Amino acid sequence: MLDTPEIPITTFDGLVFGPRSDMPIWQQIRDHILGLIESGTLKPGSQLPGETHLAASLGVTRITLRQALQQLQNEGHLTARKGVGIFVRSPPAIFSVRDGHPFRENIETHSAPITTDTRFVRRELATAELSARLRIAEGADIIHLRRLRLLGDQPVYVNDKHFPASRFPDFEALYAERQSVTDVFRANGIAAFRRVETRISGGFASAEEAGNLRLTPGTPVFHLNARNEDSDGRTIEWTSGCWPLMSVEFVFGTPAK
Amino acid sequence: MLDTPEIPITTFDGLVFGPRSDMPIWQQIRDHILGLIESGTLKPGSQLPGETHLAASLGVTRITLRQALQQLQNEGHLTARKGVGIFVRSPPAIFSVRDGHPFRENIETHSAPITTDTRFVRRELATAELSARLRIAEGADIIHLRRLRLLGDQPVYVNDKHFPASRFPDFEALYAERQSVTDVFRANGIAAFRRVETRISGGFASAEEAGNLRLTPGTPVFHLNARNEDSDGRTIEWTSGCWPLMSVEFVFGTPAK
DNA sequence: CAGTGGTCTAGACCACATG
DNA sequence: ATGTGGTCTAGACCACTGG
Repeated sequence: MLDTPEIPITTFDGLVFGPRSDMPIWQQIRDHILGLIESGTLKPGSQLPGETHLAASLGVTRITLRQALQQLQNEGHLTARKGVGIFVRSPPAIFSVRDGHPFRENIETHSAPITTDTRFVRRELATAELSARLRIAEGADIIHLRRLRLLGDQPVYVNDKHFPASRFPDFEALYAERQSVTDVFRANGIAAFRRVETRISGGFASAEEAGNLRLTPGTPVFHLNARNEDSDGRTIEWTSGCWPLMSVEFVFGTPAK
Repeated sequence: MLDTPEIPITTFDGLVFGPRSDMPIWQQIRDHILGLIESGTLKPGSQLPGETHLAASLGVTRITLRQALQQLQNEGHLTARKGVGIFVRSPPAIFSVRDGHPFRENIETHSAPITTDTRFVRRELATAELSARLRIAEGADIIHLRRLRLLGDQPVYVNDKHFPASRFPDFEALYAERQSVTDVFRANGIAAFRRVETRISGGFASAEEAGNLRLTPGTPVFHLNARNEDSDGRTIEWTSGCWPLMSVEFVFGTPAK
C-alpha cells in the first residue's frame, strides 16, 4: 500500500500564483512544491495528488503545472510513473565520490545507510565494444555483474561491471559469499590492482537506466566508465555506471586539507 | 546579418508525422530536425523559421513543436534567444578534457580551431566563500579572470579563475602580454605548481552561464571546480568552469594505451 | 514597429498500471 | 473499470529584441 495522498497541496488556496509576480507561474509552483519537500511536508516516497486535482487546487492548467513538475523531475526531486503517479524522490542531497577509494568510504558522513543490491551475475559473450574495452577476443566469455547502490531506499547509482571469465573461473560462487569484487580478485591471486582510467560524460536517462534508478526517462545523468588493471597491466574489469545529475559530485585528487 | 531563414523545413510536407507510428510526434520531429542538422542541411549558426511558421508547415501545434525544440536545446543542438530566434548550435561533438594537461593539449585531434576569449581581468575583494577556497583572509584583494573557450565560433567552456592579488602584483600587464596564466606564474617565480583537487558536479545553466555559452537558460551543464597549489603547498588559483552537458567528456588517469 | 520566443488557458484522447 | 501520467489541439496574451 502506498501513502495515502492526502492532498497536502490543497493548503495553497490562500496563495497567489499570478503573473503579477515577476516570476512565471510554473516557477512559483516549482518553488512552492520544493519548499514542501524540503520542509518535510511532502515526505520521500510519498505520492502527490493526481495532476488533474493538483492543477485544479492550484488554479492553473495541467500544462502549466506539468512544467513545474518536469523541472522538479529533472532536478531529481520527483519521479513520475506512467499510469501510477508522481512520487517524491529525495533526498537528492549531493554526496561525493572520491576517485581511487572504495565506494563505502565515500559516504561515511551521510546519515542514511548505504546498501547494495546485486541485480544479477551472468555470463555473456564479448561484443565488439566490450572485447576492445577488456582487451580480449571478440566472442570470449565475459562475466556481467549489475549492482545498484541505494541511499536509504533511494537508488543513486546503477553500475555494470564486466570481467574476463577466463581469469575468474568460479566468480559466481566467490561473489555470492562476500558480495565483494575485491574479495573475488584476491581469491584469484590478484592482490593489487588499480583504476587506470576514468571517464565522465553527460547524457539523459534511457528507459532502462530510469527504471533502475527510479527516475523519469530523459532525466539528465552522469555516465561513468572506468578500467581496472592488475599489477601486470592486464585489464581485469570494465565498469560503466549511471548517476542522477543532481545527486552526486565527483572528486579527483588529494583531499582538501 | 544573419543567414536568411529560407524555411528549409517546409520540405517536410510530404512526410507523415502521425500517432500511427509508435513514437510520439514531438520525438519524430526531434529526430527529423536532428537529421537536418547532422546532414548539414541546417548549418551551424543558421536560424530556424519562427515557431509559428514551423509548426504550421509541420502540421502540428506550437506546443508540440516546442517539445521537440526543447529536447534539442537540452541536447545542445539548438539555442533559443527570446525575441530573436532559434539557432543551430552544433557541433556538440564530444571532445575530451584530460586532467593535468594544459587545455590546448586536449583538443589536438579536432578539426575546428580552438580559440580563447578573455572577457575581463579585474580586482575584487574576497567573499567569505572565495577566501576559504584560496585560504586567504576575507576581504583580501583578489584577481578575477574570466575566459571563454571556443571551438570554431561556438563557446564550449566558460571559466572563472581567482588568484590572491598579493602573489601577483602585476598580473594585468603580464597577462596582457602572453594571455597565459602559466606565464604569469613563471614571471612571479612559480616554476612548478599542481592541480590539487578537481570537483565535477551537475547543474542547470544560469542566465549568466547561458549567455556566455550561448545556451538556453536551464540547459543541463557540468560544473567544474579546481584548486592549484605551488610547490610550497600554498593555494595560488581557484578555478570554476561550466560546460554544456553534451559537449564534453572528462578523462582522469593515465591515457589508454 | 513587427516578429520572436515564453507563458498560459480549456479542453480532449490515449496507453498504461492497478485493483 | 478506474485513475494515472503522456500526448495533442486551437487558440491567446505577454515581454523581449531588433530595425
